[in-house]
Amino acid sequence: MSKKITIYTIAEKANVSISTVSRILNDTFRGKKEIKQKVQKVINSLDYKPSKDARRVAGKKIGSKMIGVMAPFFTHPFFVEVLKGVYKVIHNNEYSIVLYDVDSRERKKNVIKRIQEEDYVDGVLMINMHLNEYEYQGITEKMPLVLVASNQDNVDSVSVDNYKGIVMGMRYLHSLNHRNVAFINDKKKIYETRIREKAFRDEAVRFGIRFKISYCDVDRRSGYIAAKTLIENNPELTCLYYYSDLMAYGGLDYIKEKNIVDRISIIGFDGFAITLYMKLTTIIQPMEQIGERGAEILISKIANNDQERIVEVINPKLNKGNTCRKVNHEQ
Amino acid sequence: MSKKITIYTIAEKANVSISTVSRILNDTFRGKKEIKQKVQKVINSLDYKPSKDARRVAGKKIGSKMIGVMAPFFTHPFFVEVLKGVYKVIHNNEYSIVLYDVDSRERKKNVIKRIQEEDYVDGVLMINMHLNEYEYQGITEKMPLVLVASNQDNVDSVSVDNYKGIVMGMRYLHSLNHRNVAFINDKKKIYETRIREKAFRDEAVRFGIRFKISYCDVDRRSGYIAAKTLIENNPELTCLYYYSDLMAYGGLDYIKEKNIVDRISIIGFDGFAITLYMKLTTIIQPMEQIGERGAEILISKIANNDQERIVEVINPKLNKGNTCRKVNHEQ
DNA sequence: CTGAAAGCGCTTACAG
DNA sequence: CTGAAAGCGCTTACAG
Repeated sequence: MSKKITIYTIAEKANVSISTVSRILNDTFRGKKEIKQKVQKVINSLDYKPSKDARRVAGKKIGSKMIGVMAPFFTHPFFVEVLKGVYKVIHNNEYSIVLYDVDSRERKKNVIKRIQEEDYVDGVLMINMHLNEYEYQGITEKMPLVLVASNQDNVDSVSVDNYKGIVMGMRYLHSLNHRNVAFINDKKKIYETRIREKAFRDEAVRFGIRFKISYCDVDRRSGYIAAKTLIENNPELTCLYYYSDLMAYGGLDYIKEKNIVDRISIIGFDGFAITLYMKLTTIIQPMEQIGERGAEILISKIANNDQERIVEVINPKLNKGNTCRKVNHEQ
Repeated sequence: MSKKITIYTIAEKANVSISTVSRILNDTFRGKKEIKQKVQKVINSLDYKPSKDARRVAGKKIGSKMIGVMAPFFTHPFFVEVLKGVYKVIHNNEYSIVLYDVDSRERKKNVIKRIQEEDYVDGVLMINMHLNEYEYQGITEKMPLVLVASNQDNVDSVSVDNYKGIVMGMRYLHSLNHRNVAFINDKKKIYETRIREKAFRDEAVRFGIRFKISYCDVDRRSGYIAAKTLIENNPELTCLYYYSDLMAYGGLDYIKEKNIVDRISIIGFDGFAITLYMKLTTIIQPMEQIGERGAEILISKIANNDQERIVEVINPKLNKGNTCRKVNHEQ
């Protein structure tokens, strides 16, 4: 109903020119305090908010105070944890999150294109994803980008040391005298899959541990089946090392069901809240923490875009839990 | 480096006026096909995208293709499930999601203010939240709004029939001869708390079931403690009915630990994937489905904003699982 | 059908 | 210090 209120409305009511109003809005006004106060009063009384669209058209760079977060399968608990950390810092900085679920290469392409073209976000956080040179260029020529839970040459990132995580677990298993260990890896061979498997192999060889490696999906049922298959076919095994806690839950189900909890140790990787509650031995990735750091770095890059590259690698931690037991090698 | 390409660039290269280019862009051009094609070619070859800001300033209503999703504690599994459903339909419609975590009244106020003022989203989905008349007005005068997992007079909504859910569980318990049941409710008394408790009381009275009601936080440990306290102090109990599966997990932990799974039945409410996997008896709320329907309704309202009010109530389902047993009332 | 022109709500270099 | 004016990149009523 009532007429739209613009900079002209304010100027008129305050008896100044729109230039003056604009300067006050942009904090570039150098005149008398009284004028400023008078204008401010009108602005406040009318609850006037300058149009962002018009400001942008006029050439002002103004951010949207939104950051884009890209992740594959955001419903995965890992992502939820990371997002929790992101939120903590985002909120305090008055940013909002635009979520992009990227569950296929095609979607990834679309999302990146969209981010570039629509230009709604001030920066991008990519969780557990990688990008090629072309994609990297496309985004970073418009806004800062930080990789979370992955890393890549010349890109800002904060990640967890996956290799070290597996090593910590292997050392622990070695200290418990395990000599026959299976590693159940993620079937889809992403970056983490390779790193963790390499660490596992390296340490197994180093300690003279005999090992099996198998692959399955990252869920409870698959973990159960993997346990069943491995244990039925390899009676010498004393421990199952899972790529993820999500699989390890299934392993626990199996050994409880078969009543072999004393014979088979289980160790996971991730450290979800529920994992710790269940006392599963596992390698804790500080998921919330990497989310926080990623968001902090991104926001500082947005504020101040001539920074040098930042690469942060965060150490995992061993959660001893109670699912790994000492092995007795009697004759 | 290269000069910014605008509608003038296109007009010049194609040898037409900017009016013509604009008409072609807006699909309101009525001239010869050849001209249109020629202009299109230039547009494509230069990969020209008209500035949304300028279009808006010029008075065009163009959406951002983003919807806002407000929820308290988005990391809660319930929300994650709902969001999964929202995503399914959002993606197909090329929308993105702006996530607003609303963990306090103050944040809620800020978020609503922000949504109104910044005007970045085309519509809002509020998950498991309520709003007052003032808040409702503030949002709906600018964009459509749909409530998910809650409902309220005169607001579009899609929700689950909480009352009926509890009733289904009580009928099942009655059919198993339970006569002493405790209801462990959510400590913070939100809308669902009241509805579910009322249903529980009504049915208990109707079936002549003696009952206890206690309150705790919605997490595993609290559920465990509640079970312990109730069972230690009320040896006549044969069943614990939990407000949420998240608490019920703790109840299961307790009865397994005490080896009383044959004596104590447990039933939950929610029906998360893991719950079904664990074979917990529970009331399934179709969370993904309400997310989907909410998003569908919102999108159709955005496309066509003169629709009448839509209120959808979705039926819960009983998942029998294996944690409720028949009670024998021998002398 | 199509172009010149006015207008959208701002910003800021340019004069005074 | 401050206002008139030009300009940002579009849209669209108005003439022709």
